[in-house]
Amino acid sequence: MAGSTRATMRDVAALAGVSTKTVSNVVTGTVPVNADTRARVEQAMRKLDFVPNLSARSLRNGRSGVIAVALPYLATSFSAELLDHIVQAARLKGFAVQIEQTGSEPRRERELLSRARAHLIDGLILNPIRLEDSALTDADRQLPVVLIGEVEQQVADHVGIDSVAGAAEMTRHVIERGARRIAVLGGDEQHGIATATSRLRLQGVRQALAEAGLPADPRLTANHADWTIAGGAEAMIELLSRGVAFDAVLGFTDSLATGALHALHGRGIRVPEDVLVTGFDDVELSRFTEPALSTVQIDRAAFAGAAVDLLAERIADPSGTPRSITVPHRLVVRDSTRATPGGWIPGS
Amino acid sequence: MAGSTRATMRDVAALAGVSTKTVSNVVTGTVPVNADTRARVEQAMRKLDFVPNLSARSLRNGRSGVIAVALPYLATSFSAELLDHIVQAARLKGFAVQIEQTGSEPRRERELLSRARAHLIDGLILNPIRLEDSALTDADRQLPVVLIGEVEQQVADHVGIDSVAGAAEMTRHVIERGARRIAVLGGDEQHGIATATSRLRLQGVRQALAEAGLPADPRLTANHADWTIAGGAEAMIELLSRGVAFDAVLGFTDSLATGALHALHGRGIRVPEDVLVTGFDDVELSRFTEPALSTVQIDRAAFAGAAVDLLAERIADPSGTPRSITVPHRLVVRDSTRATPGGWIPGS
DNA sequence: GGTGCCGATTTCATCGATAGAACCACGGCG
DNA sequence: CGCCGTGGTTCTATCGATGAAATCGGCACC
Repeated sequence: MAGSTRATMRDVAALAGVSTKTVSNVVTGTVPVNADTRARVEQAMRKLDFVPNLSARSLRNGRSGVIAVALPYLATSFSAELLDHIVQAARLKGFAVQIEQTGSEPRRERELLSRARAHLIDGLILNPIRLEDSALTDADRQLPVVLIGEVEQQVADHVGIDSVAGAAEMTRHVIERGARRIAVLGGDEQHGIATATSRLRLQGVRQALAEAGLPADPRLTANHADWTIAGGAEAMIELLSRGVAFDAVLGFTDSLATGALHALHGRGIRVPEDVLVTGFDDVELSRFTEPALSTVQIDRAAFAGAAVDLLAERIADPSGTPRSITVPHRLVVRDSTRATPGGWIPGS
Repeated sequence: MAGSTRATMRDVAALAGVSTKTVSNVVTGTVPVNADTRARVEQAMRKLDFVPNLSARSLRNGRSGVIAVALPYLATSFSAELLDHIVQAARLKGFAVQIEQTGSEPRRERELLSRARAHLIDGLILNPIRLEDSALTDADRQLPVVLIGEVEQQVADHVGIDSVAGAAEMTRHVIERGARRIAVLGGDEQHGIATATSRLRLQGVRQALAEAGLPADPRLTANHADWTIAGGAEAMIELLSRGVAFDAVLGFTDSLATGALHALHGRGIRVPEDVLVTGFDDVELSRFTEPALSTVQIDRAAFAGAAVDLLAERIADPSGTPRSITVPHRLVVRDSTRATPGGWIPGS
């Protein structure tokens, strides 16, 4: 029975024969309201199909109840699964979620930080890829921000994992399996353009190689700007074209590793008999690739929950020093590393 | 040099020595403003780092510039890739995107339709899974809505593909390849609980089977509530456990098909030599599975663009009769159907 | 010189909800 | 007999931006 225009609190108040403040009290529940007054008001609300106007509310009390999540790419499995958990965690805290795609352009990342506060947003969960930390230090900090992923400085609240340790563990694992010439997909030798994720995971690999007394051959590191499956396949093909022998491939994400599996399979290189392959993230797919991927599992629910919690707290109290939460990770061994690799030799 | 609280139009006006309305005029650009007045105002805005408060604006003129997208699952590749395109299309039109996850619960779908208008939202793109069309007919239509995916009635703007035709084409394709006993993953015999997508694609399959004079064996139809990779694997295993011979498996999404590939591989059943496998959607992954999946490609950019365009138009003009856009699809043949299948026989 | 007009700018009310203070009826207590 | 706290309610100002209508300072024309 809703009219053409939606009902306002004034209408409800008129119908129930009370003031708008009383209606407000019923709605917000912050102040006790006489039982039958409340009943009258509630009945009126129902009858008019009243829904409070959140624009007005948010104007009045400066909160919109919406947080934004900005990720470099929305289309990857990792993003999608993370988003899923963030939305669920946010819902529990009463937040709606707005999404932004940065395409890992620093300009866009910075823009979000400064402009976003206009966008009816209470806070931002940002996965910075190429944003220099400096951009976060000063004025822009008006908007509550939680950074997720790899961040090298401690300038804002942060949730991440120990990428160095994760990559090192995985490297040790393949070394234990007998790998000696270990290739890396997603690592970037040119430090200038490398993302923090890339740098840290590469650092972990190097560390484990050093421990084992193995050399780090820069010719065994390949990357592709897009950390997608296609990007992984291309990087793998490039690596193969270099004609340098290897017996394991560490993908810095499961998507990269999946692409690598495809490229290797296309060349008739067997996994894990010839070459071991590993991923990072443990997305749903990695249990179902051929062979299933060994990977570094991140508890995404915990990760997302921590990010949302931190942000909610920061919104409630914008002051205070930045905190950092490191979510535990776990090595998951599957078929892609269940062998001692014979190794791939150029020309074979 | 921004203060602790963000600057308002009043502050800018004071600094520039004009009225707030003039600042507003400069910001919106709807009314001509004297060149040097404008310059003064712009300088003041820059100095104060002024950003208009969208809550206030949206209260005033009833538009928030935000649209919502509600999908059953956010974590599937299809959702993620679609979301990616929707966000991009929305950005071109100046809209931000809020996401909601319905978990395909009708309650939640309906709730979004009625409550969403409170949520600072100008319109909604909804992928209804179990919502009876009736829920859309009346009062709730106050919120501009575009339905995407399969909808059986024509009660709101709609963007979809011809699922019946797509499924029929795919079925004909495997029949041409020599398949005779064709299994279906995602089809549901119990009509009551089937989703529209399931019903329509099944209908397409049946139609093509009938054309070819092949029987439709209900024992060759399996489903799992989650149309995920894991769901596909489980459904495939159930199908195998029934002990009914088949020589092709039509997955109603690429995720289901990917799960099926995994399960088949686990049993040592070869694709496509023993059994053909096909998907639907053409997500990025399907080019990289082992073997690569034949599938029904949907132009997701066009799909998303059409949905956003339709919604933008509906927001601009809420009256008018519902329109429906059918995005073309295309059969993509890859290795998973590049053979004449020998067939799987129980016990082998 | 007065009138009319024009474009630029200001004044004022308003969008809908909410916090704070004022207010009211009532019974208890000094 | 009057003051006071109590629980509930109403009154009023306010959040920040914007459209409508009023205002103002020229400028042109008769």
